[in-house]
Amino acid sequence: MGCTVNDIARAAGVSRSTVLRALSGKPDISTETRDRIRELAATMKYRPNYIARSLTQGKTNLVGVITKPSLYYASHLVIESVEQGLLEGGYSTLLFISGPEREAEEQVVERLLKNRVDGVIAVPGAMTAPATYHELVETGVKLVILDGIIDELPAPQITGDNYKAGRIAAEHLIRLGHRKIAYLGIPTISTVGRDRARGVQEAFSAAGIPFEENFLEVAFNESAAEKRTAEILNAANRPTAILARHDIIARGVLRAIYAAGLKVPDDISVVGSGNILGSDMFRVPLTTINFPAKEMADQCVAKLLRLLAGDSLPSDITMLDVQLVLRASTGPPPKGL
Amino acid sequence: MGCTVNDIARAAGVSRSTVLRALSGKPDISTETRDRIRELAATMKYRPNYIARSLTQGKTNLVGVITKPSLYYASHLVIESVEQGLLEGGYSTLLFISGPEREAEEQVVERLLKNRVDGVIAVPGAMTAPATYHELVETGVKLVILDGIIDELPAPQITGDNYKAGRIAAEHLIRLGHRKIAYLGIPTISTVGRDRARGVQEAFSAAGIPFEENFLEVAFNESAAEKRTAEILNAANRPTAILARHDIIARGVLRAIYAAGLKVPDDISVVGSGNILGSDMFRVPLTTINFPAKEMADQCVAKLLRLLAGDSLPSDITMLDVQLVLRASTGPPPKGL
DNA sequence: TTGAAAGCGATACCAT
DNA sequence: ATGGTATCGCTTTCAA
Repeated sequence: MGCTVNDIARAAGVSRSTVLRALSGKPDISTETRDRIRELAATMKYRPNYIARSLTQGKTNLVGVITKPSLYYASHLVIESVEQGLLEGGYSTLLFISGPEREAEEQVVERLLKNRVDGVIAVPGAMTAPATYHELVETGVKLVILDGIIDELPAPQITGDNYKAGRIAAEHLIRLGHRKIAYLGIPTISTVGRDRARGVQEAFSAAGIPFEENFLEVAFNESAAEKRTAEILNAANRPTAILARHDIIARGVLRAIYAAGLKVPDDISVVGSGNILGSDMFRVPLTTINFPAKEMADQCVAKLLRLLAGDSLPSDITMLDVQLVLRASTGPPPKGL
Repeated sequence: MGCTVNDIARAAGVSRSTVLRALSGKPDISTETRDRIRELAATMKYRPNYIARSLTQGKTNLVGVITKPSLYYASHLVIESVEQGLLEGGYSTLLFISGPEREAEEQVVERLLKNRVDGVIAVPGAMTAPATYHELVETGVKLVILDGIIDELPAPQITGDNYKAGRIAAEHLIRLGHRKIAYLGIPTISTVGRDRARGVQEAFSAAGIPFEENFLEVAFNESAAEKRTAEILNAANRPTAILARHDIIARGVLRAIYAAGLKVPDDISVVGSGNILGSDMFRVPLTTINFPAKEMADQCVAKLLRLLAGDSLPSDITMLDVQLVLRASTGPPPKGL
């Protein structure tokens, strides 16, 4: 298998130490022996064993990345940006996907700890006990939270402005004249859900629209959204607009609307969230909220690399701006409503 | 930081060996000391150092996964399936994304080797020297190739049937009556490109349609496809159908067609490939070719796990079936053409 | 300029 | 049933 420093030392007839000096480019070695050893190492295809190195240096140059399945989240954007940034910073990515039907985050964190990762970037799930992340920090692992907020966590956190996302989506519909708006929303047990709901609620109450009765929770998948929407459409006094927690939900909403023979936005308006790939090419291009996923990921990596370099950073929350992406799925409510 | 076996031994007043026996659940230890040590380990939050363990066992339980940016490929599906499968098999995923504007695969492989991964799953890029993968195998790393073919590589390979993909897409258009079809295709230097082109070519020649003059290469991005399509539409004797190498390319094609004020499929038909998320919700739902990404990934993991378990597998090519997904973007050519 | 030795944390094997 | 010791491959420190 891979040859070791000892093999080279033996082959060169020198000691381990000399080989190390030659390969690491340190002084205190004659140019000739250095070149000779380097050449030998190359022909013998010597590759330093990072595992062994990690052991002596107490540093693995590994960063754990925990994220969710892309069904629920634009993970691919995050994963790609993060992996690239970490690699450029000299770290390799140990990836874990955690989600409802996947290994729980607690388990994943335990694994990362055993693998002695130097740092972790985590996109927290809605259900994760904050203690999990506190554990990481206490163990001395550098941590940055991406796209979520863990209360009182002594670590930098980066998130999109969920409050604003809810507010501007709702305000957009209100400005168009809608008064009866259904919000297919996120459970408010998560910070994301709370902030989003608060944004919607404040926009509603500013316009005198009741919130509670218009807030409906749906499971996070397209077909659940489709079924729920069908019910909504059948109900008396149906809404003139639907505000979906995510573009994936909006897909289900649109399906149900088309199936009912209604037109978007003439009969009913739809707003999504996330600006997923393809949302601009929908049969009716979707009005949605854009989250700067790549920028969030980049800032996250930048912070982690600074922490890993030994800098100390404030454990603050960085909230990045979101924008309304105005497309064709929203318009004024139908006349007479 | 993390406490070690030695710390526990000292705290318990026993030797390292005894601690190990207690924790590993081996025999030759009294129940009382075992329980006492286990309890102690729990309160001291002992976590075995996998790095150190790897060193003694010559096995890291790490698998390197090399894939491409999702812009070019449905990487997220692959990544998720693979990560899950590996985790269930007891391995963690060391992820690397390699692509045109990313670190080259040669570099990535070198890194994986230094990290002493036990196995590798690689989605090969079009430009990678086969030697890179041979190196892996020679070094004793278990390897399975996913969604690509490296000639003469002594490792199992899994791919979609690219020949069939090209053939059935072309045949579908021919059956509808098209005779002038532009193929916005893949460079034929890759095996994928060769197979795909061969499929299209055979369908064409069976129908007496010339291939060379209808084969156009485009850079793999939406706007390049849009520009190229605009040129195609402006040319004299424009095609009645466009066969795109990928749904992403098809997006650009559709944009250009809409911009030219033409209708799909009335004026021109479009076939994509890949069945990406959202292609079913396009303004005109896209007829495309479905590749069983998840199944490919699953089979890939299954094979790698067997290799890692010590089984020897034939170095064959597993080709999974692809299907035409018939949607609304294809129809008969306009009358008189 | 070069070599020797200790140690990182866990493990396997031999000795008691 | 328990303890001691060598080893994995590399790094660091001290000695020659």
